[in-house]
Amino acid sequence: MNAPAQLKEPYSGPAPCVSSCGTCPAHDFGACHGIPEAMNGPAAALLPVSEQTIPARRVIFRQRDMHDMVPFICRGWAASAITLSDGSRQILSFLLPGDIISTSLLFGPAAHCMVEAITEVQYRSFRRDDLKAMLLTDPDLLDKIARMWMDGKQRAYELAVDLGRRTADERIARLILNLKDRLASRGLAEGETMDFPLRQHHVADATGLTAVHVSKVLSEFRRNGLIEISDRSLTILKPAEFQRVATMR
Amino acid sequence: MNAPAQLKEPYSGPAPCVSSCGTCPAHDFGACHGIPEAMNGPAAALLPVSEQTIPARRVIFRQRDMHDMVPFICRGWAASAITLSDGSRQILSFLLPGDIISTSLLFGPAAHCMVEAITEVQYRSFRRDDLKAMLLTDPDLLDKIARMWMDGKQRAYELAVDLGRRTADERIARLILNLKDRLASRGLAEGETMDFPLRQHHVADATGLTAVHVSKVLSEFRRNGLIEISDRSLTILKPAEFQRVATMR
DNA sequence: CGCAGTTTTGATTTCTGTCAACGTCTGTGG
DNA sequence: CCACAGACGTTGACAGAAATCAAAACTGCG
Repeated sequence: MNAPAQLKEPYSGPAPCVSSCGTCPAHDFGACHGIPEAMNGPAAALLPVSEQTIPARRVIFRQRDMHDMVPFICRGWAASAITLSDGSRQILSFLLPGDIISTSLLFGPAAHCMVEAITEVQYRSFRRDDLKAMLLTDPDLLDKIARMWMDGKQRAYELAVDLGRRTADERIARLILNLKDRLASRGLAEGETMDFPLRQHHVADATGLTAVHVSKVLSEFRRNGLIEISDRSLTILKPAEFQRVATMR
Repeated sequence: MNAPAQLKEPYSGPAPCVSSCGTCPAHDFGACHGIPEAMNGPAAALLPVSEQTIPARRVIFRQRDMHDMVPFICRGWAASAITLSDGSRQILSFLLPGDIISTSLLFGPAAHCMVEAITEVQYRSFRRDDLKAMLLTDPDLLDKIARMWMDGKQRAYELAVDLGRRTADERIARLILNLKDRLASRGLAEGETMDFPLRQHHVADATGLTAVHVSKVLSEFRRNGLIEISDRSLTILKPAEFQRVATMR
């Protein structure tokens, strides 16, 4: 049967890359064939690639930076955000393994927003020109990219709806459920439990609230037995009821 | 000197199409050569096209509709919005002459959001397959579309920042200034004056506020002599000061 | 004229932010 | 091993922004 060997060694820290390579667009496109450690024999990357590792809390790039490279996250969590002149920030999306750091880099050098590592982040970058050339040879690829773009835009719109029309409770519950779905689709969630490396100020910046208020809402959720957070891991204890909180309107 | 003849006849209603065809992407792409009335001799549309006129306040399409056509607005204003189950709405963008109604229709049949005419709207639709075929023959077109997409996504992000991190005053002022910029870039604004067919509930739905509060903020703006609204037309009386309101943070 | 959709205004309530104090946790360095 | 600093989380009192409710005036239109 040759079942995959179970990892006995306890893995601490961010989710392993291998499990997400399968759903990473760079892999899917044929641009990347997995992390170097896994590259034995024919599984070599098709495109020149640079790989970097960034410690937690470090800025990966700034709002005004220009880039020739398109980076894909292999491991860890990051956040893309816009900072206003008074220092307040709006997180536009959390970047998980397999995500492109700023899809706008596929077409132009401007990232348009700041990206910050939440956990330690490992990412691989491809030259935009290489990807573009690839894109022109394979018309199928265009559809894949288009679908990715549409997903991203759809999520941006849903964010706007959440921020414009939902209460603090709903926003936070929806953020958690969104993350769970995205992790699950990458095989990075186990049932109702998921990695949750976010600090409350990340949740606040993503939901347009303050960290203090996030603390109060999360406490309320816990008091009602909806969720449990411990050791950078979150479990949804009452999925149906929690879903109701997120979908009140 | 041959100065442009001043329009003596008072134009009532939405802005004329001709002035916006020049900046319409359908025209730019070579898919469309202007409104039928203007089609004399060689200036024929390159692609089969259907043209429709919708009265004000009518829904153009619903959230779940599927379409084979990609519609471009020729005349009038529309709004794309998402409606929640309790009836509250978030307007995602106002669609002006030259805009694509739902860019997601370029790549798939799902519009993802509802579109409603604000004024009477005239629009022309092209078959998605035709546009896609065109796109594959002209690599230059791809860049144009990509740029359009990025603009749209950028605006979606800015909306999220506004909704998440700005006060009512800022949001409303920014909405007005955004509209003015977009109209000006299409030649549809005269100095500090612009068409303003929006009802206060449109402004409310776009800014995540209530119509009552919008009324109070607009009254405040007027009381301070920042703007003037009359007869569906808006003038910014103190541009610098108004800009400051919009950019407080 | 009458009616439905708007806009205005004021009184009141609800939600979320601000401020401040305090407790916990983690890593650092002596 | 302990002391310490800095980031993080919790809690309560209070303030401010915007929502809600309600009533009335206004607008455009058939």
